[in-house]
Parts: sequence; structure tokens; C-alpha cells
Amino acid sequence: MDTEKQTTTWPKPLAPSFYRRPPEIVARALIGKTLLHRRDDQVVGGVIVETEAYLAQSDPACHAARGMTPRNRTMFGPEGRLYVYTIHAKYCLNAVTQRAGVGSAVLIRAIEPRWGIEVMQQRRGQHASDRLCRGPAMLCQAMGIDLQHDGVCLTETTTVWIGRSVQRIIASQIVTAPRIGISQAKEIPLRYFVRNSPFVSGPKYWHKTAP
DNA sequence: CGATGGATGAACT
DNA sequence: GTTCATCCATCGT
Repeated sequence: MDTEKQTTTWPKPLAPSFYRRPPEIVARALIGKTLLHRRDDQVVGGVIVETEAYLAQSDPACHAARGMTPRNRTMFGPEGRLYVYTIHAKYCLNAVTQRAGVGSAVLIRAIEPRWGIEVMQQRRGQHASDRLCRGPAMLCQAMGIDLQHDGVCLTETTTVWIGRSVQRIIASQIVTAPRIGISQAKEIPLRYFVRNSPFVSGPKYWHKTAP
């Protein structure tokens, strides 16, 4: 019978129009949304708690600021695609925003694990849940996302997608701070995260206040 | 094909 | 707050 079948209904993917806005708007709107990855009928994912916006040509910290290369070409493709890149021999994942040709994106830095936690713990080596997906490279490792996922469509549930919220996050709980790990434009507060969330990366930024 | 760098992460003071 | 080991992909030769 169907007793062994998957009965969970996963969050429905956000529409392409969600991404068709400036990256700083999308970055804030993504807080509380869900990130999921399906492989072999196994779904892992959770609630997005930390993002950063990268503003295309006007932003020297943005990969797209120096024009299109083979590496960053996904950033210049249609909105709503997944941009994956390598850094320090690890991977980070972004959602492409605005429209094709612009080169803006939102880096997803952390999620609160919710689905497939045991699988993610195996990939990460049995970490506590608040250490599983805390930081962009840890997030990719836990979710099994790498360069082969570069360019996938986030508005379809085939592989990787961003879905609707499953819990309400109050706007006043979303705070901003400078982005982490960059050497240029390091003062601009384009990082968004949930205040006091133990799932957010970075050292003790939790008490910082909203703009 | 080798040199290089980096949107990291961990371990420090 | 700081340094720094790490190592794949990219890019220049």
C-alpha cells in the first residue's frame, strides 16, 4: 500500500517574479523562506535565516562587477536560478535576482535545519543542529550542493528550490549588518539575518540593531 | 600545466 | 577583534 510513501507536502516554490526585484529587497524577503534539495527522493532543507545582497556592477564585492566570465556567467542569466561558486575549496550558493544581463544575486549564508537533518548530519559529521548549516560553505556541504547544481531553476521542485515560509518571522526580528568576508565595500549593511538566531553565522553579530 | 586567490571556517588574543 | 591552513577552480602562460 502507500504506508511507505512520502506523505509530506513540501513548501511550494516561489514564483519567478519574486526574484525580479533588486537584490537587497530579495535578500530581506528571503529571510523566513525555505531552501530545499531533493535527491533520490530524499529531501533536505530548512528555513533561511541569513542572506547577503550583491549589487552587480555598482558593487565591487560582487563577482559580476568585473564583467562576465565562465565562472560567474550564471549571475548574468535569468533571475530565479541558482549560482554556485567555489571559494577556499568549498562551495557557496546564491539566488540570481532582477533579470538576465544584470549580474545581481543574493548569497544564502545559513538556514535553520528542518528536513533531512540526519542526512545533513552524516554529511557534516554529526554536528549539533545549530552547527549544521551555519555559514555558506557548511550549508552547501550539509545540503549536498556543489558546482553541478550551478544554474538550476529555483522555481521548480526538481532539484534545488526556494519555497514559501512555514513559519512567520516578524519584520522587526530581521536585522542588518555589513557583509562577512569581503575586502571591498565592507561597510555597506547588505547582510540580513534573524536577531538572536543560533543558526546564524558570524561572531556575536546577534545583538546588532536594525537600521 | 603551474601559479594564484579567495563571498571560508576554525583557532587564536 | 585577529591570523592562517586549506585546496579546488580559474586564469594566464
